[in-house]
Formats: sequence, structure tokens, C-alpha cells
Amino acid sequence: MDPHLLRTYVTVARLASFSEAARALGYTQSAVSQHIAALEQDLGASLLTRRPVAPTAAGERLLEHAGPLLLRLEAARADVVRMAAAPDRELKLATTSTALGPRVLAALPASGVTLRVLPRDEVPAAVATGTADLGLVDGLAAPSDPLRLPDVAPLTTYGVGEEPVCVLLPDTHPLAGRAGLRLGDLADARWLDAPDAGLPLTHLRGANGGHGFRAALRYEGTDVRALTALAAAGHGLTLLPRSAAAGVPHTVAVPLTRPRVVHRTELVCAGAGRPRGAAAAVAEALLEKA
Amino acid sequence: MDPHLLRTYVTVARLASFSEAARALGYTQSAVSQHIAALEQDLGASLLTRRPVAPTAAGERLLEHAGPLLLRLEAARADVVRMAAAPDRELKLATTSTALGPRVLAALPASGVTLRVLPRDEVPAAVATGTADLGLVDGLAAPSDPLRLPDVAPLTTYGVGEEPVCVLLPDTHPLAGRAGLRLGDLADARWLDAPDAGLPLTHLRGANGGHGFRAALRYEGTDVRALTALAAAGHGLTLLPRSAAAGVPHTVAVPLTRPRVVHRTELVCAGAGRPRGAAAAVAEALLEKA
DNA sequence: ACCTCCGATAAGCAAAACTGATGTCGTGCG
DNA sequence: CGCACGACATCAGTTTTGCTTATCGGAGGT
Repeated sequence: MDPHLLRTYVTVARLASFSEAARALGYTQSAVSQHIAALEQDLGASLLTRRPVAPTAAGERLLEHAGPLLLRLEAARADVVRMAAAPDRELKLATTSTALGPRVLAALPASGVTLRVLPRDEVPAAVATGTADLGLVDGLAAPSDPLRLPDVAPLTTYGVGEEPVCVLLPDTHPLAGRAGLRLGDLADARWLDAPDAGLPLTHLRGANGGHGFRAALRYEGTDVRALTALAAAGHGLTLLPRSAAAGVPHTVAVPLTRPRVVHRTELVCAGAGRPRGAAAAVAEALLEKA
Repeated sequence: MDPHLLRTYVTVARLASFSEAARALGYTQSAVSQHIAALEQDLGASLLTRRPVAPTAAGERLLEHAGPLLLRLEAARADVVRMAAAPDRELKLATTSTALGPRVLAALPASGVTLRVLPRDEVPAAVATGTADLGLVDGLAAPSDPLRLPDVAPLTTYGVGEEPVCVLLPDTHPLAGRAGLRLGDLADARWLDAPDAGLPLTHLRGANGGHGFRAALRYEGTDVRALTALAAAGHGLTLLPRSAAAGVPHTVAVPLTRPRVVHRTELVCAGAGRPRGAAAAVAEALLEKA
């Protein structure tokens, strides 16, 4: 189970072609064929159907393992290399779009920061692999409960703030006048599904026993402004932290009263303990306000 | 970062000797030396001090990654191989000692089961690597909240039951007459630390903000009877699910009223979806009672 | 039926990996 | 003080692995 073989396997599965995968990886088609054969022999199971090239049941299973595995491997390498390398002056910060609240913005230094907005589950991966020095993730949680993050590698998280959660309604909406809303009452409403920008709909559905919260419109992207515009135009409801939901034209932000959840933002650092170098100062600034 | 190199690295670190590691792995000392050199060159950092052989800071970091990494690798292999192999008749069940409550016992078939009691975090690993077909883990959680398990591999968990949590007190204890107890009132009491048998003390300390819950006596082992005997003899308090705490001679089991946590038991299955073969029937029996 | 595309297979070659022998350095003991 | 031994590093030689080029075989389209 050489990682190289694993890597070729996933690219073959992704591209559904031996020759394409060979081109993508800089191998010959022959090498790729041998890689797959070696894997199949090693595991004693057929992994791919040929013509058309598609993963078998066992192959599907292997795919589920391979991604995290390769990610962890890269994370391990990055983490050790980072220890040896000199602490950086520049800081790369990976964040989800809605985690970028006023508190975070206030804590950023005047210069020397590169900011990158990523989908929710790519932030931990970016920190782990060293693509970013620090990460910010947000999500829904019970008050003072930690967020549930995919553990791609040994990461440390610190809470940097909690905010009420609001439902963003167009101001013409029948419920716009309410002082507070229960989530259960909104299960059958039209919702926006914006896995990378807002708060993921799947969480809500899970909290509701797997029912309701059907997506009326799906937005793929990380731009909160696009999301609020869609909500304002009546394409569906969305959940946002209060700071992001307040003051959007033609909308009303109504706090969520039940269940008792908050929008929580967490700082993600690589490895154990506080970060070093330029990251340390920013982390410090974020945490002292918490 | 060949897994082979990683494997030799962890054994060298564990045995604190190149030659010993060579013997353990069936290599020559020369090969081991070259392995370590290759790793250090690849990562561009020194990983071990020689004479005495001990991990450097970077090496420590690598060790943290290497364990889970190799575990996941083994899990991936086991999982795929399991798909190909015929479903087993015999069932191997891994469990924590306190997860083995009356409900679980009632669901077990009359024959064909091998039961193995393991420390808490080794159960998911056993299921992932195929050492066990099914696992049972327990722990403290908010009512109807899932347990937080180390994700060694894609595992599926199902809740199989929740019970009140009790403090086990010797019947001579001043608080023995109480109808209920708050955890906060017990922070400064003498506690038993039994990470593998009872419910881990570290969880309690975490819930209490990192303070209190100092261990008076530490018990290493998985035998609940030993634990209750220690508690009865006044060596310290311990937390147990009600069914395990009830009826222990010379003790009183007082329910925990604050915080509102329950003892939750979960079934751990490998991969996605329900298990197959002999495991399916047992899983079915456990889940229908839930 | 033929051509074409794609994956499997065979042979050859270069690089990697392991072994055995030897070198070097620290340590403990005479 | 020096000598011998234990432990890791290094070197040279051989085996093994892994990749490439070349060729084969079958499925699908024309």
C-alpha cells in the first residue's frame, strides 16, 4: 500500500482513465497499469472495472480511505518541515467567509497578512498541510461547546467568539416582524443551500432528525454578499451570524430562539500548543478578545 | 515519506536503539540507519539524537503523526480486504468495560461471539483494523448528543442506549444520603482515575474548566469490579452508568443531577452503512432495542 | 471488416534498497 | 591513561524494484 500507488489509484478513479491519469501524473500508461495491478494483487481484490473504468465496491471503499490518508501524509510532512524552517514573517490565514466577523477583522495587523477564503472543510486541511499558518472556521454549536471539525491531523482549536444566529428574511416575508423564530417552524420553508458561504443546510437537517430543510436554490461559492442578495430577492432563507446578517438592504435579521445554538468561531493552529512566528501575534490578538 | 521508513522510525524511537529496531523489523542495522538518514534528508530536519537515541523536537512531532497514519493505513487495507473476503460466521466484538450493560448483554446471541474488553480509544482502532467486527464504546455526553470518538478511519456509529450517570460512594460517605449530586460540588473530592475501566477523569476536569478532579488513586486495567471495590473501600469516588453502579456492596449510587449528562453507549461499525455477515444480526438486535 | 482507442503484457535498463564489511566515535573498565 | 567494546555511520556490491519502450489483444465506432 505504497502512497504512490494510492495516489495513482485515486487519479485513475477520478479521471476514469488509465492513460489520462498517466498524463496527469507524468508517468507512462504502462506504469499506471502496473500500479493498479500491484495494488489489486496486494489487496487481493479487484478495484476497478475496465472499459468503462470505474471503481468496484471494494474500490469505492478504498477511495474513502485514500483521500484522508494522503491528506494526513502531506500534513505530517508539512508539520515536521515547519518545525525545522525558520518562523515566517508573512502570515497566511485561511478562513470561511462567515467566520470573518468584526472581532476577527479588528484583530488583524495592519500589514503582512494574506487572507484566503475557503470552503468549510478545506480550512483545517489548509492549516494541516501548511498552505495556511492559521485557520478560522465557524459553525453552529450549543453555547460554549466546541465545533466538530474533521480531524485531518493533530490540530489545536481555540474559541475566539460566539454570536447569536439569525435567519435572514426578505422584509416582505410574512414572518419578518417576529422578534424571534424557532427552527422547527421553518423546516418547510424555502432555504438557500450554500455549503461554502453560509451555514451548511445539512447541519440543520441533522438537528431536525433528517427532515425538512430542502434546498430551493444552491449557491456554490464563498461570497456572503451574493448569499444575502439572494435572500433579499426572496430565493430562500439562510442562517447567518448576527454581524453578517445585520444591515443587509431589504432584509430583516430575526434571531433564532430555538434550539439554543450560537454561531461559534474557532481559531485553528497546527500541531500542539500556540503557534510561532508571525502567527503567534495574530493568534494572541484574537484570543485575548475572547 | 514511505510508510516503511515511518515504521522503522517509530520502532527506533520506541526502542531507543537502531540495532534493536533492526532486529525487531528483520532488517540489518545498516538498513535502519539508512532509513533514518533518508527520512531526515527528505524532511530536511534531524529527527533523532544519537547516543542516546531520542527524538528531537521535530521527531516528537513526527511521532504524533506517524501513529495515526500507520493505523489508518492498516485500517484502509483491512477494510478493503474485508469487502473481498467472505462474511464471517464468527463475530468478534470489542468493547469498553462499562459499555457492557444489561441491554447489550441481552442482545448478544447464544453462541458464536468472541468478546474482548479494551481501553476506550483502542475500540475504534480495533474495528477499523478488522481486529474486531463490531465495537461498543461508552462515554459521557449531553442527552442525545453523539460521543466524540477519535476518527481513525471512516466508521459509522449508532447510539444503542443512554443511562443516567451515578457517583459511586462508600455508604459511610457524608454525601451518601443525598438523592442527587452536582458535579461541581465534588471537584475537590478524592477521585479514582481509571482511564480504561470507568469514565475518564480528564473529561470531568475538562467540563469543569480544567480545575479539580485530582486523582487519589490510579487504576490501570479494565475490570469494573476492581473499580467498585476500590470505591467501596473509600479510595476515591468514581462515575459509572447506573446499571453498573447499582447493587455494589457497601456503596450507594447517587445520580448526577448537574450538569445534565448521560452515559451513552454507541455501536461502532466499520465503513459506511450496516455491517454484513454475523455482525449484521447482532447490530440489528442492539439497534432495535434503542 | 478495418481502424482506432485503450488497457495489458514483455523485455530491458537504471535507480533504489538491502546486505556485509569496515570506519568512527563515545564509554566503561582494567 | 589507554584499550576494548558497543553502537551508529559509511562504503561497495548485489539484488530488487520501478519505469520506459515496444508490442499485443479486445471493444466500439465507421
